[in-house]
Order: sequence, then C-alpha cells, then structure tokens
Amino acid sequence: MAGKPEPQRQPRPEVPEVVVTRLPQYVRILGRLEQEGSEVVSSQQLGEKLQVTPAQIRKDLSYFGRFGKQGRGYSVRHLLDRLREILGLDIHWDVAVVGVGRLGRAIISYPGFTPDGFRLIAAFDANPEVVGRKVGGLTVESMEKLEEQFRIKQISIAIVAVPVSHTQEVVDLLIECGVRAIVNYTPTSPQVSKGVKIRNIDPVLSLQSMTYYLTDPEPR
Amino acid sequence: MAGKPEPQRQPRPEVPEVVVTRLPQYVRILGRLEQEGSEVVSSQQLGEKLQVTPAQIRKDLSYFGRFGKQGRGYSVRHLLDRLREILGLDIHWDVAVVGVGRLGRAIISYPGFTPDGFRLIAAFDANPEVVGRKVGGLTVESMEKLEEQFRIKQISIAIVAVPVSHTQEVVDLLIECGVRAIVNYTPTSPQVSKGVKIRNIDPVLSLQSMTYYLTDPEPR
DNA sequence: CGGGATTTGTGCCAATCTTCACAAATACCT
DNA sequence: AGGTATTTGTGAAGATTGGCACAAATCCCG
Repeated sequence: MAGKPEPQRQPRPEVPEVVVTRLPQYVRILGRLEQEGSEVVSSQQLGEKLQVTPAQIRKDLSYFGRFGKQGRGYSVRHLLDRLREILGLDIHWDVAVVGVGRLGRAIISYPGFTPDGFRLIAAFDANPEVVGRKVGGLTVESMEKLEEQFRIKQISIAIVAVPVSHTQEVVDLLIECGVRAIVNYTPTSPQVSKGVKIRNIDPVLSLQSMTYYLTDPEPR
Repeated sequence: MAGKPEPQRQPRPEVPEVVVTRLPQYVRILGRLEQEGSEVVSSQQLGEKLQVTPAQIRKDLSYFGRFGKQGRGYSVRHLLDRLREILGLDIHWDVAVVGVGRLGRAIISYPGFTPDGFRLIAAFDANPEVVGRKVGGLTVESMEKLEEQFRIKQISIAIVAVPVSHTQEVVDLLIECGVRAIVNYTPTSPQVSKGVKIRNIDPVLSLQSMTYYLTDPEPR
C-alpha cells in the first residue's frame, strides 16, 4: 500500500531565523569548494571565507545534527547534501513573478536570478498592454488568471515587483492563493500573516544607511 | 578666512549598526506621511506602519536626540529633516557602477534605483565591446580609466556588478581609490578593510532561506 | 603503536539588542 | 482651571545572539 519511503525529513528543532539565513551562504561556499575538488573543510576554513568565527559555524550546524568529524572537519560533499536537504533545496520549486514592469522584466530576463532548484513558470501583470507579451520565454498573463494559476500549479513562492500603491493588495491576494514565501522588490514592508515568509530586496535602504558612515569624520 | 559656517553635524554617539539600518525606513515612511499632509505622528502610528514596536522607534531616535513632544508625538517635517541630516541625505552623493553586463545595465536603466540625493555619474566595464556604449545616458568607460575618474570626481560610493571571479579584485581596487561605501550585487561576500561599508544585495540567498520554512509541516 | 596536533560539539558566559514600564510633560475636554 | 488621556524618553529587566574554551574524538607522523 505505502509507496516508496518518503525522503524522511528530520523533525524540526527550534532554530533562530538568523541561523537559517546563514545556511544558504554555507551552501554556496560548499558548492564552490566541491567544484574545486575539495573533499574536506574545517569550520576554521569555512569561517575565513565567510568572515564568520568558526565557533558560529559549528554552533549553527549543531542545531541540525552532528556533521563533522573531530580532528578532520566536514566532508564537503556530505555537508552540502545535508544542508540542501535541510533547506529544501533538494527538491524543485516553482516561482511566479507578479508585476512585469521594468523591474519585473529585468528579474525575469536576468539569468543569474533563478538558481538551481528554482524555476520561473509564470508572470502576471495588470497592464493590458503587457499581458500576452513574451518576456524571457514566459507569456505574461492577466491578474484575473492569477488565482486560478497559483492554485492549479500549486505555486508557493512569488516574486512581487508591482507599484508601491498595489503592493499590500497583491501580497494579500497571493497569501489568499496559498503562497507562503514572497520576495518583495517594492520599497515597502508589506504585512504578512503568520506562517508566511517575506524578504524585502531594497537596495535603496542599503545605500541610505551607508551614507551615515560617510559623513562621519572617524572611520568605523 | 573661514567661509560660511559648515552645516554643523552633531558629534557622533556610539550607535549600533542595526539602528542605523532602520533609520532610512523611518525616513521613507515620514516622507510618505509628509506627502499625505500629516503634520504629526506618534511612535505608535509609526510602529504600526513598520511592524516595529513603538518603544524601539523611540529608543532608536533617542540615540540622536530628543525630537518628540510628550502628549503629542513627532513633527513629521521636523523629524524627517533631522533624520535626513543624520543620515547624510541632505547632501548629494555621486555614485558609479562597475560592471555593465546584464545586471549592471538593469541597475543603471532602472529609474527607481537612484533615489533623491544620489546620482549615477559613471559606469565602467572591462569588456572592450561594452566600453564606449551608451547605457541610460552614461557612456561606459574602460577599467583603466577607473582610478583616475574616481579620484578626480571624488566618488565615495560604488555599485559592483562584475562577475564573481573578479569581485574581490574590483572591491580592493575601489577601496584603493578611496571608495568607502559599496553596494555589492554579486553573490559573494567580499572582504573590506575597516572603515569601508559594504551591503550585499543577494536575492538568491533570500529565496534559499525561505524554502526552509516551506518544507516545514507546521507554520512558523 | 604511541604521542602530539587538529578539530568538533557544547556548556557557559558576555555582549548585544529588544521590550517593559513609569515619571514627566503636554494636550484636550468639560 | 482642573482633571483625564496621550505620548515621550529612558533606566532596567529580559531575550536573543555570539564567542570562548575545553573535553572528547580523530588524525597523522615517525
């Protein structure tokens, strides 16, 4: 009756969010190390590449298990596999873009954006002049189709690049359609219900916070 | 001898970096409030718009002075002016882009990127086929011209969008040329010397950390 | 095969950051 | 004018996060 055993995911310990945000960085470095042919790496070496203390890396990893070997370090291949599994990067994710203005088009067209494991499968826009156009291999659909498409295709990740004035409204709609993860490119911080994750990509805020230090006489 | 009095900047208290990163968000909201015609706002109201506790806002502001009035709140206009001053947003900043590939072009062409007070004034690329081309009103210059241009024009902010393999090298060069603030669009975390600020814009990391929660049975 | 060198995982402490809670000041209402 | 309702600024408590330092395990070399 029961099919092949599901890839058994570990039960979830209580993990601080900061820790989770660091894991993809570890994955990235480990990926590069693997490509370079490294088989083993220590928390020391990893820390140097990431500007993080070795203790932090070990502590972070310890939330999920014991992956290293004393006196030796971590198997690059093994740790990479485990971390991908933990992050859910071992399965494929479908992603849709909402808002196909200048910014949306740039996101869709930029090849480096969708990393392994993510696939852009739909794009939506409210502007009738944009609907129907092909952008980077995708045909832009109307907002009316959004709900149906998200439900049919079970899309749980959305990228939002609509005008500021419509952001909250669109975010609400997406959540309503079952989306649980949103990358928000608009210069706003939309409110999301519990259980929904949102990440704001906001280069302007970055710029504006750095100028604080530029006006400072003494370097910090 | 002495010219007109310099706009006297306050002496700098010891301010946690997280606080500084929140200030631009306050500025943004205050800007919108001002446009809407609000004259006064309380930490309570500000907090609701930003999903932050009122206490945090008051504490953040208290690092820089006393801007509010008990029983009333903050003058939108006045607080906005003070924060802009504190962040150095009351003066103009010249910015240059290094790396004019797909991503660099998108950044340069996207009108929403450069907010008030920032101006893109130069672009550089190593590829001879790109050098000399016009992109969004800028003529791309060769990397050989970079040092001279940065020094002559006293550019202290750079946006980096070069290939991963050249990132550290370019960052080192920029710092050498006097740059003290860098917005890095490459998927790496370059090392910078003390006194130099860098902000990494890395949507892929955002995506990859959210999937952790998507694989979780219980919503967090 | 034995001893020194590495390196992990973690208990514990330190540092940082957030929130509480309240006195003091102001506004508003009757 | 007096009394109630707001709202700030902040000291202190609380929560979170980061780092030290060491026992235990493993490796490596002669």
